[in-house]
Amino acid sequence: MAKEKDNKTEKAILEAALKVFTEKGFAAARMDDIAKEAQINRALLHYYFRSKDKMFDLIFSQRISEFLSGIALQIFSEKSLEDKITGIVDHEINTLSAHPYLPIFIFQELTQNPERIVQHAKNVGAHPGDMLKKFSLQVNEEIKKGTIRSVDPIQLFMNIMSMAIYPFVARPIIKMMLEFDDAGFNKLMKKRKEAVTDFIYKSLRP
Amino acid sequence: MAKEKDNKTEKAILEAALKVFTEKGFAAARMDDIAKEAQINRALLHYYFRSKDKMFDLIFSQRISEFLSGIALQIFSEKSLEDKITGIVDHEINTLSAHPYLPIFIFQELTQNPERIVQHAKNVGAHPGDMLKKFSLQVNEEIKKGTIRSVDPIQLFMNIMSMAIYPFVARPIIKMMLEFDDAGFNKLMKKRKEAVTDFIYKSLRP
DNA sequence: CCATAGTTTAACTTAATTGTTAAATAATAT
DNA sequence: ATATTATTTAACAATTAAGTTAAACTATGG
Repeated sequence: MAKEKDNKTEKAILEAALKVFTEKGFAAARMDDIAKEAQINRALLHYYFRSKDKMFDLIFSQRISEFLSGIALQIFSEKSLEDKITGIVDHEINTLSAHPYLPIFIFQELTQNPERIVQHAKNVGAHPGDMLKKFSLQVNEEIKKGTIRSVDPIQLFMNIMSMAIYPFVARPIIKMMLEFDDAGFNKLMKKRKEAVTDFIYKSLRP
Repeated sequence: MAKEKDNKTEKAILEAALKVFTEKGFAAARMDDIAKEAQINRALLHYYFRSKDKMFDLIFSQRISEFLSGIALQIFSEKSLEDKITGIVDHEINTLSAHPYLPIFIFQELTQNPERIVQHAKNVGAHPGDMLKKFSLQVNEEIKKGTIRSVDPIQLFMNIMSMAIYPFVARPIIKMMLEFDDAGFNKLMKKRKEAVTDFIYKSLRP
């Protein structure tokens, strides 16, 4: 089993690390958990990645970059404002339905280490502040054209991200309130895509 | 300094525990941190509260109960739908402006221990599921009356909570994107109270 | 003033976890 | 076939944190 050109063990470890880190957070994650999840032993973990910190940095920078670039991709596309909003909502709900633990993981670790984002933000190419500027510009154009009512673009942007992402943060409470299992929750989120975009467009009517 | 009728040390410890637990989460919180924050030593911590787990349970159940009962208070009030929505948004943003780490703390710990909520939910009196039913009833009444357009009450409820709470979850990213410090962020949240209620009412126009 | 509850200090135990290492074994590329 | 890489095993060192304990000290209510 030597010299695998397809490095499947490395992949298995990274997958396992992603799962354990996102589900438990850095502090509560155990190297043993990751090893078990990857179906190998702790020694091999250190054979591939030297330390817990190194593994975490790798996983975290991947996730934060993907999170930011996913939004950037929509914002800097050539779509109409309406299509962009739909694009953002659909993209977030689709992504998080597959990885519901991601937002809490990202925000929990970011809260404890806010400097981290500054470094990783650069990987995305554009400065994250530019996304908001670009978005604001397009919103103000539509207001001037009269296609939407007057609205603060920054508050609008927060509204869009909030409604798309928050339910995954509050997932345990929502599941309890509605007595839903995972399947029920995912169905609700699928319906939610249209509910959210509709709610936004309706609000933006002049 | 014996036989203090005002148990100021106990209060100092609980305040410190709240701060450290909410900022770092259970796993990363250190008893030493709490002791230092309360300006006492670790021995005295165990003199008052036997273990880290006991302290955490106390803090956590306080917070989750307050979170749920804060919402319940609004939902079961005698206000009009519009005033309730304003009440919820104002209450959440006011509370979280003073305790911005609360939501991530609650959801992070709840995600890792979803059974917890079932027990604490009972402390609130009403079953949390009843809140949604009560809210849905009132929304459907307004729809029938024609004062608001047709809308799924559950999605509406998620929208309200999302827009009020999510910015505090995403606080580090928002602060970075806008290059805001704490004061700037709080001003933004103050403005946001009206922005959110306005956004909702505008969307609900028939 | 003195018994009592509060508090500190410091040393200690215990347990958990990360990280290391050496030696043995398995698989495979050349 | 053999050199090389991958993997396991198992024991160990180092570190960190929680929790305990005893002794001494402090403040104060009665």
